[in-house]
Amino acid sequence: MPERRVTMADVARQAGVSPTTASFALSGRTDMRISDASRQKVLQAARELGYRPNVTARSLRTKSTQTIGFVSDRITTTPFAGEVIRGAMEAARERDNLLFITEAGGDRDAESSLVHALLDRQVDAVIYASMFTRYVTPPKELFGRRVVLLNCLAPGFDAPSVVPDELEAGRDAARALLAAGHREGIWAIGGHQAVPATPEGIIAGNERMRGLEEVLREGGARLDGVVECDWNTPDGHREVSALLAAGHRPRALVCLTDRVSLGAYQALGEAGLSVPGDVSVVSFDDQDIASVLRPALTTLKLPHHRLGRLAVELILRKGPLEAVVHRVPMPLRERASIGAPAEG
Amino acid sequence: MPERRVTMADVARQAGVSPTTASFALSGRTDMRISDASRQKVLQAARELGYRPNVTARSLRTKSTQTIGFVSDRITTTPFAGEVIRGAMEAARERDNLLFITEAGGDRDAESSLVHALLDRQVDAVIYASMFTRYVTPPKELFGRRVVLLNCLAPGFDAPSVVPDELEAGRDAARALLAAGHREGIWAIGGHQAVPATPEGIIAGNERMRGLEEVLREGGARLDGVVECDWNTPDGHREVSALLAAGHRPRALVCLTDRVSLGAYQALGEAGLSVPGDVSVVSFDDQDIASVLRPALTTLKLPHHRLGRLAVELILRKGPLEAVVHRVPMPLRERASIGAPAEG
DNA sequence: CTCCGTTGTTAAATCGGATTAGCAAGTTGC
DNA sequence: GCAACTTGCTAATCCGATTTAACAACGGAG
Repeated sequence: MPERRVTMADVARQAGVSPTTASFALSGRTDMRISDASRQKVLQAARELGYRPNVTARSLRTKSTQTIGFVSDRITTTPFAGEVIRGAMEAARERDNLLFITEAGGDRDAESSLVHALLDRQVDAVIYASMFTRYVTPPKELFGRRVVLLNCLAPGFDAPSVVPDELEAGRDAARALLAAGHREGIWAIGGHQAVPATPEGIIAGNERMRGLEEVLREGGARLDGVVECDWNTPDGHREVSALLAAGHRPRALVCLTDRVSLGAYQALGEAGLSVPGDVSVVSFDDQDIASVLRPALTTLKLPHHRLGRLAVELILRKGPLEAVVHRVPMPLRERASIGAPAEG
Repeated sequence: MPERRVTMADVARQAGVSPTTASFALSGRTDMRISDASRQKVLQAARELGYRPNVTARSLRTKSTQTIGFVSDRITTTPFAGEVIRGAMEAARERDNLLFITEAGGDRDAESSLVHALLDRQVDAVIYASMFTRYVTPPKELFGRRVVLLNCLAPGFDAPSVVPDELEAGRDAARALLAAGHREGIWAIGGHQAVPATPEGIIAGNERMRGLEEVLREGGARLDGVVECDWNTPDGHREVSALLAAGHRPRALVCLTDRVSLGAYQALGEAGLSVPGDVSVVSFDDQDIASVLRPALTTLKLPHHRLGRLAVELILRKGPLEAVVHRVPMPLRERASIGAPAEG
């Protein structure tokens, strides 16, 4: 079993000084005068004994636990969301902080209870995260606390938000198609909003579509149609099949997520159409599957890692937090699913 | 900004009793006699003031922080591993515990440093987790501590392990094929070990293959061949293409992971072979993709959620931990990729 | 009417650090 | 030579709980 932990009192005793002196020597503060000799004795003793400060005890006095709470709806469940946590964790670690990770599963009571559990442990700050970019109302326990909203927006709640720049991503999708020469026969699959839409409304779809339409229009191209459907593979398959069955002959598909793209690939394959020879596909998210599909999918990456990182960096920055929306770029992953428009 | 937290002293004052009385009344201990009247006064005051104990302060005295550390190599990165964390989190939450989640990225120094950071915060126990089932040597800082090994084994390290029952999963794969009538033309894709193999060796492949071969043999069937390759989609695609190109005509493929299965699907599709009409496929892992492929993939699910749950349940169980290996069943997800063997 | 055991309560110590206030000894200024 | 500063250190408190030791008040036994 673990031997008793070395305390600062042990270090002081070994160094032959008072605990006070040891404390000042170890914290390296200059406003209290410690002779070089004493300082060396203390540091030496600490090294010999393998002393490590008890963060819990320290925090009782200093009010800082070097600990951040992370509350999300279901973020750990989604395949890419691990990246958010990893980014947050890395940034926290670089500044000697640790993360309490929790997930409320969308349940308001569970959420409150988790926030309490976090506050009971004196976390310095809380990251309130959502799996989809959307509007949220954080639990009242978080009002007046140091909070950063991750992948969500809460108008009226005084905290910064960190979200992907979906609008610019929509524009970039359009630019990628325009650059390949596409001007007509362009269809969007997935539409303005994930279905089923949550009461709060989902932002990604609207912004992606807005950016897309704006740049297509400016580039002299047009969207032949928008198919509203669930953002998943079966719906992608079904809707694209239906589109083809109805006699449409798209030259390019803008799929609102990679899952939709997979369904589109399946439908196109069944119809004997090749990507990108017959139909170009541009997508959003950059899930694992995107790089593995044949042909590999050109897609706009959700910057989950940077999202997590930035949230922690903001929260650990000194000074008060400003209620600003930080938009993180969604980089274009150019792969093999966009080609020149098919003839005819 | 947050108003000062209500302390036990506040409650005692409001109730008109000493802090000692308040403490005993709130903790509900019976070994110290508190009159019913006082107890009620204290509970009432606590309710009125919305008192919540400061877990950090309490732990200074009691040595228990109701906090568990979770250290993994890269677990948050893998698509399914979020489930491990979710399972662990749920179980922790049910017992009023919280989890510090950390990831060392396979770096020994980072690992030690993280364990220190956890111990500095007085975690009650540590879960040491791996992304793949494998042999590990936990950092020396964990020796003598309360530890559960998650998805890994460490002979000589005195701690329980929680791992998927890969051997039985291999047997179940064989049983599924036998039940559909398969006796010959069975090939394993992926082989005994993931490539590149780590120095520690990876267990899953060996056990899956052992269970598979054992039951096939007992069932009067045989394995026509084993293709050793990387457990990913490009390798699955390449190896199955090569197999067909070499003139082999498999009736059933046992793919060692779902990623390999996806590659196999692609290769079979390109060769004009249908699943399961021409070739049955049985797989392992049950990643998201398994249910979404066409036809949906029959696969043995890695029980990540239960793995995480069990690890926490063990660690929070009273009494000393026994160095036992707990094997968690891998349930068969029967979908549409197994059929009767093709004629001819 | 003591002595003793209950019962209910509280003062004080403790946990491991950080911080404030204060105390000796040595320096400087005039 | 004495006040005023500086320097270097330590005693004492504090943070918010738990826990030990002790102390009144009361009732029953002898």
